[in-house]
Amino acid sequence: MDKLHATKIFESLASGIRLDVFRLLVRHAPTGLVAGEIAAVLELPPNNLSFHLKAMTHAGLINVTQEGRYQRYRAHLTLMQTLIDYLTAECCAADAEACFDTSKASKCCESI
Amino acid sequence: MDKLHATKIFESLASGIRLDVFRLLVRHAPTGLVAGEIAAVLELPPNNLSFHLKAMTHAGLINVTQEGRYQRYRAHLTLMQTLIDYLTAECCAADAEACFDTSKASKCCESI
DNA sequence: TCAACTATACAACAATATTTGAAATATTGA
DNA sequence: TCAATATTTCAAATATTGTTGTATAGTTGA
Repeated sequence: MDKLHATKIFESLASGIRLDVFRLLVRHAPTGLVAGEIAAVLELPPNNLSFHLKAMTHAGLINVTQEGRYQRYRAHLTLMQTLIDYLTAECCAADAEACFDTSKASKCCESI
Repeated sequence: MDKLHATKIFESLASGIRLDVFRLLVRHAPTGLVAGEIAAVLELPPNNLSFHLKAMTHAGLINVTQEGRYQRYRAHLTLMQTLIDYLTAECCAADAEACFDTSKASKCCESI
């Protein structure tokens, strides 16, 4: 995970439509849905959906496999944890003393 | 966490600059940094940084407190897990059978 | 009060993203 | 092969976002 990939993923999720698509595909994991089913559920014009699916696929957020005349999309479920790890890397590293609260015997960043 | 808030957070992280700011503040949790320190580390013009800090604050990704003439910014560390939970809500709910892989005795979405 | 410093607000321009409609490609089944 | 279906591609119009410069507001210390 590098900065460019991370921003691409976040950009993918920064649109209400793409967020809806991703969450729909999460609910339908691991089988996924074909493009037409997604368009029907979210009530989107097929060409607009195609635009967003392409962006999400390019970001690696979803996978696509050909299935006859259909395109089946699946959520890439493990990418999220990788992203979180990237975001919270070296958490509190520059200020470990303040992070370690002796009265609680816990680190402030452990909840992530 | 609702859709609007989630997209706002993702939008906040969809810029390389804001991603840098957030990760910098994560490293400097829980004390945080004042705006001038952030600008110095990331080598940004103060007015541009202010623009991005405002967006991040509005999204709830960071907090700000007045400190004399300085503004101290801190990363909102727990927001991430809330966001993940929102993203992965009802994971596999629509296809639980396929998700439960009997040969592995595990659910496909447990890695999140 | 004054000057220096920190930070934000606003306006204008450039760059980018999104939506829409029309057309193209590819697959299926009769 | 032909018609129907599924999906993508392209170009144009629209909307949004990012950057920069300038101006403004508040704080500090002499």
